[in-house]
Amino acid sequence: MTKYSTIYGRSRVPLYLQVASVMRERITSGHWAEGDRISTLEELEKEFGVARVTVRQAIDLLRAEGLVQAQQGRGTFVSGKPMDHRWLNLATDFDSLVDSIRNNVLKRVSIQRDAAPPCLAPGEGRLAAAYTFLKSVQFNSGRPFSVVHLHLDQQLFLRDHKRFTRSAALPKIVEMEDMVITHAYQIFSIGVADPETADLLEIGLGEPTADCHLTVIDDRGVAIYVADIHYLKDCFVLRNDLLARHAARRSGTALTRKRRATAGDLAVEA
Amino acid sequence: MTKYSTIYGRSRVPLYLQVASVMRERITSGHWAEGDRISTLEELEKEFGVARVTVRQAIDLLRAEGLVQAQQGRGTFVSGKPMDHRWLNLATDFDSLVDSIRNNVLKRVSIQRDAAPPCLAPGEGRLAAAYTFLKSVQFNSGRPFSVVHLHLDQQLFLRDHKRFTRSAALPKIVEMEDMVITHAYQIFSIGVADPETADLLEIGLGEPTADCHLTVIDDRGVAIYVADIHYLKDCFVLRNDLLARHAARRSGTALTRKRRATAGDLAVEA
DNA sequence: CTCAATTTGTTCGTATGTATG
DNA sequence: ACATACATACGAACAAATTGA
Repeated sequence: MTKYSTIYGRSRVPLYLQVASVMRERITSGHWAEGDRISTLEELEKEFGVARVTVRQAIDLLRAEGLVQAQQGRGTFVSGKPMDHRWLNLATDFDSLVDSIRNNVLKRVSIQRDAAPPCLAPGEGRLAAAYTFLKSVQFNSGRPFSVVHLHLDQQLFLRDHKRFTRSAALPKIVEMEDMVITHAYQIFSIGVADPETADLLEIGLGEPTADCHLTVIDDRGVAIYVADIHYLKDCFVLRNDLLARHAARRSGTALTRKRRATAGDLAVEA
Repeated sequence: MTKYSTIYGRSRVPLYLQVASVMRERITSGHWAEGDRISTLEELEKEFGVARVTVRQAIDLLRAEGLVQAQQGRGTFVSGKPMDHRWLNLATDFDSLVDSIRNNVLKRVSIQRDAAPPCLAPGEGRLAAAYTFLKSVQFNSGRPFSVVHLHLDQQLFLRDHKRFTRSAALPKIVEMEDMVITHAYQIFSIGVADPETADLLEIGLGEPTADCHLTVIDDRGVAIYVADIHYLKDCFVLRNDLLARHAARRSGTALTRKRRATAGDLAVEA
């Protein structure tokens, strides 16, 4: 009897890819350090419960990626870490969010006025009269790392459509003297790339992405900015100071806070 | 010429699985609502650039999952959403974190005293004299959803090893009258399941997981609790109020705050 | 009721990829 | 490296059910 049934039960992804993923992770995480000799083929066969050739296929992949080098008679050695792509520190407060995207390099993919309204979760304010839908790709050192689907209050968009067409929307909104932002929420989850997103991010269809649903609400309770952002799965980390409120009390770091409302009076609880 | 070269460039995952992923997402997200007739085979072939049989394989998968029903001559219809597994609201502050795991159902997998110390990122305090390493699986309605690798200050562990063996550690720590927690950090990223984690979570090798690195530091600056948690990729969301500091100022929701330090004086900046 | 159009279901042949021993 | 078995993917043709004219 073959081992198909026992192994293919959970994931239909080719075995040698699964094995390669795990080995790659071990190198990335430092479990196998650079210069180390990794387990022998025999050990790996046993650990993963696969045939020798399958392990070799996995190793061939890693070799092509420059992560390991195999030498006949000696063993297989780690020849380099994959460079850590997690350069992006996802923001967890409004100020650093605006700051981080201020100088983003982006390419507008499409702009559509009078678009279908965005989906709002309960407690995310009410819809504006009309929305402009902007789609863009963000780049870092020439590589795409996120796709943004943005529903922008059309009234806002029309006030400076050139600027909104050219660069990131949020900093521009903050700059507007008369804008008062009362709430800003972020919902984070793991999703999969649809054909267009996969194409823009240059990844495979259905590969996981980090999806961020971002809503900004003004003093009328209107969702003026609703963005769905798809990040490459390994370009970021999200840091969270679980005692931030205490820290805030301590330091009170002022940034771009001047023009934002101090009021939270319109708060609505679900 | 076949389309192998053009399509297999980016992801070596079988095509029909990629297609199925995207279609599943469209149903989950409501892009295709329950009862709707989805695109015809012909349309799907064109959109994805694959052969008819490949689309059919994807549809067969979704049919086995109960998401669609196909009728000869009529079309293929959405017969149900996959129930939303995202029941878990990952905490972004200490109080709700402790609260959320207080009644966790867990199974200890292994406990090891005098274990190798954990890896600390800079700014995460200094190491304790010794650590106990606890491995556990968390369950929700009979299904595993996360694996926890916990390094616990051994001094702490020995004060009530039975309790720490039996249930979640963090609530117990908070309950200790003399413990003073000055910092708690969370670092969030997307990783892949190693063989053991895959086995415990009942997923495929190398499938993506949401990885959370959690560090709790006491008033001596010692990292007394260092956990690496692997969550199923689709069991959670992470909500973030980007203007939380304002909100905190407004409402000042007190919870289990009494016993924690008000001091943040030992703060170290990177 | 029949006809044609639409749409899913089935089959064949061929080529390549995956996995075992 | 080889022989074997099974999985994936293509293209194309044909069968069967549904719908509406």
